[in-house]
Amino acid sequence: MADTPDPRVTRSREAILAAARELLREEGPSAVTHLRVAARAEVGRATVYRHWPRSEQLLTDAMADVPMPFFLAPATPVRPWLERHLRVLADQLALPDVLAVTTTLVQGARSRPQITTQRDQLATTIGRQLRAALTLAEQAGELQAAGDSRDAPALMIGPLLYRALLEPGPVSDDLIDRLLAAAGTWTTDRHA
Amino acid sequence: MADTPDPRVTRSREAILAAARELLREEGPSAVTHLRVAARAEVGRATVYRHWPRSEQLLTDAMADVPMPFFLAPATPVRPWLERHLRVLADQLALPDVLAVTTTLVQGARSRPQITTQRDQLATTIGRQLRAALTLAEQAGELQAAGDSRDAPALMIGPLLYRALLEPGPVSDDLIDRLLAAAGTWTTDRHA
DNA sequence: GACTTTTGAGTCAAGTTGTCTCATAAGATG
DNA sequence: CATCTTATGAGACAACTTGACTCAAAAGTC
Repeated sequence: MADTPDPRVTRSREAILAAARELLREEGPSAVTHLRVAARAEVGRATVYRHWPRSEQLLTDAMADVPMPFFLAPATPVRPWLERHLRVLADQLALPDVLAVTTTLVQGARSRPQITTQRDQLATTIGRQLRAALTLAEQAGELQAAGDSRDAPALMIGPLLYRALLEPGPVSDDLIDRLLAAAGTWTTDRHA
Repeated sequence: MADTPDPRVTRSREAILAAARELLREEGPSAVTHLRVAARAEVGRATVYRHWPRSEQLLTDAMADVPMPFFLAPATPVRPWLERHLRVLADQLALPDVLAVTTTLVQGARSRPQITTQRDQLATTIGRQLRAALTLAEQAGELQAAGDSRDAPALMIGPLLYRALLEPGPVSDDLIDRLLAAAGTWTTDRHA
């Protein structure tokens, strides 16, 4: 039944989602309307309505299509692992699509419950993985953590958010070093 | 001439700006339309058009009406001064109006040049004052700065932004202490 | 080749946007 | 207090958007 999905449907859906993502990236969430998406996707307006009766859901699905950065399970030694992943996070936050989704999450969370949930999930996921990494580092004797671990995500990822949202510019390796330092004192060599 | 402005004009303008701010706070920038602002302000629709022919300008003016946080000129000893001001910044970022303007700046900067300018000005102002404070602290022998001072705003304010935008919650005094620590090593007493 | 489903074009009512006009009322001026 | 000036609100208006429909034709399935 749903074994082989109708290629017409997948084609339409993908064209629509791609168009929605483009519009989100270029002009923000308010540009993602049935009319504009249909025009951009070169698809009948009714087709957009058929698949997404409410445009809010279309926006949500378009956002879900952008792979948001997150941490995988940590590995020892933790320091180089973390360094690498913070670099990836910094670079991904600079990508137009990721940036558009991030700002939409931040903005939309203020009025749309569904987006609030999405934002909280993102923050929770990133925070949990980061804390897991720090815990592992402590257990491995690599790190002597400073202060409350619940503040670690804010301290280490906040600066990257600042660079991405408020003060656009590259994130130097030196800055990433300082993010690591904010977690506590590392007993491993600086460049292990 | 323009000596005594017509009280009718000021009354209308203020009612309109207040309504625009409310809508921005409650439903985001896309809710700030002539129709909705007029209804909220209990003012004729034509009146809104008369004062703000383009709704973009209305949004900008409504945002400009919200006092955004920034640092005043620093004073010695710098450590307690900075501690106090970071606390104020953290608290202000939690205010609904300030939060709404912040997210709008961050979001709107992606597509509207005028808002990009506003965002850059905010970042520049905050960054300059913060760096001035750190320079003063160094000159006074209070601080041994760690790394590039251009990264200081991201390191110290980024975490507050993270708490305000992605992971809502209170900012503890302990977290503020760690923000200070991110600037470098303070030679003054912890609680001077 | 006959079938089912998706599609795009189009219609429609309701609502929004931006512009204009005009009587009225509020404020300035003497 | 009477008169002049200007901002206002109500409403008219065309152009456009939104969301919901219908239906013939095209695309895909069997």
